[in-house]
Amino acid sequence: MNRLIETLKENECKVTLQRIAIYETLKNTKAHPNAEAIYKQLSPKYPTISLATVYKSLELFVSLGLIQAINVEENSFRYDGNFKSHPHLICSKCKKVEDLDEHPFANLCREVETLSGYSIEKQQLNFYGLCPDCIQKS
Amino acid sequence: MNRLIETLKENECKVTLQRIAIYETLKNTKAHPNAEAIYKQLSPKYPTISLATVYKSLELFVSLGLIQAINVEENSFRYDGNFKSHPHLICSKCKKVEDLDEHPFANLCREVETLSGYSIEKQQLNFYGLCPDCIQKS
DNA sequence: ACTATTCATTATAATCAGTATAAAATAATG
DNA sequence: CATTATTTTATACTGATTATAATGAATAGT
Repeated sequence: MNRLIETLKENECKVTLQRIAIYETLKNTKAHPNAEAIYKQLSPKYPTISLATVYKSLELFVSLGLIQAINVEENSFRYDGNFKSHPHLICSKCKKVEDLDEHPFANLCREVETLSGYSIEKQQLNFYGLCPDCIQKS
Repeated sequence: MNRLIETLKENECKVTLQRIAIYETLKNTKAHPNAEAIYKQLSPKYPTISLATVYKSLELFVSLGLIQAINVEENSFRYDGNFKSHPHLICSKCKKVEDLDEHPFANLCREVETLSGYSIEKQQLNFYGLCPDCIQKS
């Protein structure tokens, strides 16, 4: 939360209750919610918060590098409170999205630069399949 | 195109002019167009074709494994006439999407299975950065 | 602390991608 | 060639996201 406040001030953005609440909500979950889900989670506690504010705040946080937007094969964007690049696991049955924290793919970028001539800024690794829970059940 | 016709017949789907045209359009480009772009490209030659047909045909082709849908950080899906999994390079300046054909990442899936306990069916590797052309220009 | 200014929030309307529906057209089959 | 089932078309609709304009709140300067 300090990180949020510092970053907002550094960039001359106002520190508002809504921004803090949205940031906190995202930091306190591993569920990779979309804007709608964050809005619904906040609604009981902040009944007047607007969905547009959620969208705008998330967009701002992404542009400031505080969080990341992730797009799995869905029609809405999800958000990840962890700004560090890491692979995501998507269960095609229960649709949950998990992080793969310990992995040896931290720096494929350099290799891709050599192969392609691109200068790579970001890598996005998504793996689709069945999670252990769903394997068990089937 | 033979592949399309065979696959359609095997699956008891009708072979229509529209489906052939859409498939051909996608096979003959490396630009990874979205449905709208395919529709616009076909419109002059097939003025009565409907956007809905484009969407439905693409969906069908994906389900038959003839093409693949790819999602980079955009609000629409793009399509790739190559059904084999391969990494994509996205230029953050000119927004083009290219294939990385020769690469050593063909089978990260097995490794991810061991690390995660998931059973992985598909991997999606996207690399974002500047393409050689845009590096030159800047 | 008080006030002015600026930025953020809210509510709502608008947009855009994609999907559903129902009537008309076409492909496959005998 | 006629029948039948599927596909296409045009249009309406949905759901996610963005734009707009008015209100409200955070900050800077007193």
